[in-house]
Amino acid sequence: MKKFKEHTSTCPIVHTMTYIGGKWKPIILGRLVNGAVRFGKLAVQIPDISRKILTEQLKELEEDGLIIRHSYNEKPPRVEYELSGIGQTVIPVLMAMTELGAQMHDAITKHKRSVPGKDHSIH
Amino acid sequence: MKKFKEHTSTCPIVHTMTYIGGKWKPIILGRLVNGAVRFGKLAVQIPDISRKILTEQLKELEEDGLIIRHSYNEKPPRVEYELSGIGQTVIPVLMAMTELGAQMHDAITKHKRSVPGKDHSIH
DNA sequence: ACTTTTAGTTACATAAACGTTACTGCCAAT
DNA sequence: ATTGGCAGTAACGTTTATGTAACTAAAAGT
Repeated sequence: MKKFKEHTSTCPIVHTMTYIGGKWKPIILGRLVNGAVRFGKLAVQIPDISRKILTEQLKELEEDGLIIRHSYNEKPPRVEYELSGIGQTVIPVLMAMTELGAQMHDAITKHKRSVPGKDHSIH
Repeated sequence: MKKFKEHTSTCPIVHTMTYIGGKWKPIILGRLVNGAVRFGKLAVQIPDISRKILTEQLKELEEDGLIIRHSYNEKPPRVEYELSGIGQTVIPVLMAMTELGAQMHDAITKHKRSVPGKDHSIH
């Protein structure tokens, strides 16, 4: 997420985007709504994210205070992530996004069939 | 928004992010919930977006069927954008984001004061 | 001794996203 | 004749975001 210029943005949506605006953040947070999840399990549940990016995004979410990292000193290591109090406040947004995504994909696919874009395929 | 790999994502949040996941899209859509707005007015209300990016984002939203572009053949030209039927379904997400942003910013600012990150300033 | 497991990190590379500046066409007003 | 307003577009450059592959530690299992 390219950062917004700081100064005087009064738009609440800008604030929201500042903290959960990354490509993966809402998806990661969505995995945590039902309680703590370990790193490896997140990586499996979100197959298309690389471990490096997952690490980075988790670190940012932790720095912003949206999630809490629990590192158990075991071998092999065990690390769990869970929503913090602030993180819980994001749940309504995640719920709305979940609700929306279920409907929208079908609707837009239908729309694009009736109003097709440029065709880039080779004949 | 870097695109997701297509194939078999069943996560609804991924679908949502595919369509409104850009830095500016939720902000633009938020400006349209109260009815059609012309291009120039959008540019003023979202001061930090360049006209080029605004144009691009509007075009993508139109191609996805989330907004409708009305071009009135006048001189000087007048172009208005409004939410489509599909676009209306995004409103709950925008409302949740608006609600969230209002609270979250204060909470996170407070959090960061108590758990400061690395200090990059020069003393 | 060797492999496995977990949660990463490091180095490197590419692709999107985003931005700036300058430019267009057309009519009306000055 | 020149200027101003509107809604862009074109060319170009920068910056993030994201990706891949290889590597680490330390204990337990075989």
